[in-house]
Amino acid sequence: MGIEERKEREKKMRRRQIMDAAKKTFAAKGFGGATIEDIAEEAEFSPATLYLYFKNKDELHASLMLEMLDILIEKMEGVYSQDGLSPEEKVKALEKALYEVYEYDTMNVINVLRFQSSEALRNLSPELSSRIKDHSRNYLRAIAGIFEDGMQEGVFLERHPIAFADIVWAVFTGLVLWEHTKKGFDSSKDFLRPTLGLAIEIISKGIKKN
Amino acid sequence: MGIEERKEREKKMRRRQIMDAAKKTFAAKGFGGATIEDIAEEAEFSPATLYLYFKNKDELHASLMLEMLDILIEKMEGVYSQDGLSPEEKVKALEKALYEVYEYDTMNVINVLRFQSSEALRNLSPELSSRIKDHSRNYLRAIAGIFEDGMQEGVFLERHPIAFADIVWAVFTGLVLWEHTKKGFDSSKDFLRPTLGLAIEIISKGIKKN
Amino acid sequence: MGIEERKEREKKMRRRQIMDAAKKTFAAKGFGGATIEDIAEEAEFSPATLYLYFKNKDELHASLMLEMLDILIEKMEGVYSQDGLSPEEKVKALEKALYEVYEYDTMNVINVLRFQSSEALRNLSPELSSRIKDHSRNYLRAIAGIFEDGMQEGVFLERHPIAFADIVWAVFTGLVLWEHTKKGFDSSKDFLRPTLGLAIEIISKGIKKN
Amino acid sequence: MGIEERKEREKKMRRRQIMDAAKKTFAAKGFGGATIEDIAEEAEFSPATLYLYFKNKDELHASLMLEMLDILIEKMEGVYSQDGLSPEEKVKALEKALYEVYEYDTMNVINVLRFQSSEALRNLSPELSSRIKDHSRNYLRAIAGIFEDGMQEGVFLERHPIAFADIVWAVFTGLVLWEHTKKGFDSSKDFLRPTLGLAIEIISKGIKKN
DNA sequence: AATGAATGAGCATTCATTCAT
DNA sequence: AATGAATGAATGCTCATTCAT
Repeated sequence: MGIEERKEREKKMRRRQIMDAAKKTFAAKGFGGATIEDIAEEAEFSPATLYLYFKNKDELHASLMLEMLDILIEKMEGVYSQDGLSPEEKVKALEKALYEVYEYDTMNVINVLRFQSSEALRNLSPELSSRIKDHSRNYLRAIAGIFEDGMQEGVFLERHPIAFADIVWAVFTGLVLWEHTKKGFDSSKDFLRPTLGLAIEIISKGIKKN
Repeated sequence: MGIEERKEREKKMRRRQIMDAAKKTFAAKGFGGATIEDIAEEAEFSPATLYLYFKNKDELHASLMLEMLDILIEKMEGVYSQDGLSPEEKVKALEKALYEVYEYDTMNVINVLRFQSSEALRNLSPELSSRIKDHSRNYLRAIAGIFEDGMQEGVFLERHPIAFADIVWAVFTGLVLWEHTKKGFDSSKDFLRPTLGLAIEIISKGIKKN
Repeated sequence: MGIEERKEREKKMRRRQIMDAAKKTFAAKGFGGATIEDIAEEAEFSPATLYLYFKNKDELHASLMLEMLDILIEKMEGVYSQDGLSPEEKVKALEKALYEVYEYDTMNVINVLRFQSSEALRNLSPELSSRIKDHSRNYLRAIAGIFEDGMQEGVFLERHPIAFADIVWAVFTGLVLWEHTKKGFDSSKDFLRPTLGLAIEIISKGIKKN
Repeated sequence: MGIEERKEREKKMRRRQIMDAAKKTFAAKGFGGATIEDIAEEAEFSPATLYLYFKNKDELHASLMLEMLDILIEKMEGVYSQDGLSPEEKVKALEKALYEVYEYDTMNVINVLRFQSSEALRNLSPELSSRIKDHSRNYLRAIAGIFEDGMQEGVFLERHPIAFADIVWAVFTGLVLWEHTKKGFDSSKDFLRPTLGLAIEIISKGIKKN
């Protein structure tokens, strides 16, 4: 069984190898621009080999996406379930968590957000699509939970908590993509950090009950 | 000269015809998925004819985009320069204006926002790219102007006005795309209106000086 | 009838105008590279108008060719029938005549020679093809005539006179095209004149009976 | 390693297969007229497969061309360096060598010569262009060498040896293309052999010092 | 398990030519 | 006579994917 395990381990490693190569390549050339051959080359495999590990290009891309969403979920749930923080503090912590995710793997985040708002989404297999949907629901719930708590504690405005979560998520994705677009125009410096900070500051203030 | 005018008018009509077909087709299939032939068919022209009115697929798409951005600029500047409104009221008016644009031509708005945050942007000709950049700058300035006024009147927090504008724009684009994505998952109803309303409400409150 | 004549004259002028434009454009962009629109623009007409004067692109090109061949025939026959020149002197005069044609309208000559040795020739209408063939035969005969005379006078080797003519023509076309090709490689100066001179010198010597 | 070798051999064979098909197709329809699909069909491959062996249509064509030029170089250098032949005999041997090349692969020779004097040459990649240039220089030098020797031995006229080479090359190419053109008109028999013979005879005589 | 090799399906763009006005 | 407008037909090339070995 040691053999079995080793094989399993190696298989995972090669999957990882491919995913890393894909991440790098997608980041450098975008989803449309990156060919399977590009990725294979980066991964030091033949194109055909990728198909032993991923059903197709979409699946490969989706795996990257799901991985990212997993990190997000973890982070968001981490914030949500952090003991000893008031809802207001959690909202502030949200900002930090989101930025950390962005900073940890910027290009991948951008890829995921782009993909999320792209036409490509509907070409996904129903199964993938629903997995992504589930993931999305999860981190959204985590964010919503924070607001829910705040409402129950009577410190936040009483509104639909998912709407709050949508707004936070929209600000985050909107800012990431927009700042990146602007950087493409101007190649000016990255304003995400301060702008995201300001956004959360405003939201924090604006959400208070009175 | 009547003849001249009629010809001119007809030419414009045909351009319109093509743009409408393109808008519809891009909306249905996305930029990548829509072929020139698709658009031509929808417009009831031959593919070659499209090239009499637009230099290439990119230009056609960009025309749609610029048209939309023009409407946005007009709307934003309209709000900015509306007499008799306090900055707070203008922020509120912003919400209405943005939603109107969205409502007026939903699919086109989504197209533009998608494109704006896509990789495709970098393949544009420098000229197109810079025209889009200019347009973007303009509506951003209009939005920023509102906040600037509010600061000078002492009713808004003192922050970089462009950052405020970025946030409003990010919320808008983020929400539009996100709600659309969610609709793709659930085909649930359109929550944009209330959620955007809530977002602006929060921002309005959150931005007040004390 | 004055009116009739004027119209006729004007018609010819416009034909000329188009041919000149075509010549210029073909010279600049080659037969394949020059579009009807390019030529029309240069001629200050609409593309459709060209078709009132020439059946199609090939005919237009062939007209240029025939015009060139006419000049050649005239020149060659001029040399052939020049009184008071010995066959040897006529061969020498041939060189001058050929070079004059080349110098008079270099790009057109090159175009014609290229076309003559191209695949395009076989797409010509049978009628055009046969007109070109006739023309070719004529200048070839003129050249051959010179050698024939030389043979009858007993000063030239006794060989098939058309073969002599072929050789002269081949040297001329071969050198023009080859020197032009080399110029494309090196953009060095034009060696046609001296090389053609040398060729004729050699031929003159080599053709003498003893 | 037997396996390795076999694969290598097969690969070369497929390349050959494609080149042969291309040769045939270019010969039949010309460079412009032959489509990749035509060639692929002839080679019994799919169009996409051709691109595994050649970067594009130009490269494929250029390979044919370079192959031909290689043969030419070899032949010309063979003549030049043949021991025991006087310069005069070498000139005579040149005729035989040129005709052999022509006879060995007539359509390819015609293709190459046509291409050499066509507009298409300037669309070539700089790299290809320079390789062709180098090749051309080589066979020209070999021819020139013969004349140089003859001059040093005092049997040939003292002129620029490259000019001699140009003339020989021009006669050859000029005759090949011209005879082929005439055959297209008349589909009469092939006069290249005797006419080339006569040309070399004349040149041989004409080039002698006295 | 890995891959070399092959391909089907797709697509933007160009241009000579036509014809109603 | 002149042309604005429209188009049919053509083509090189890319790439995700498959499969025999």
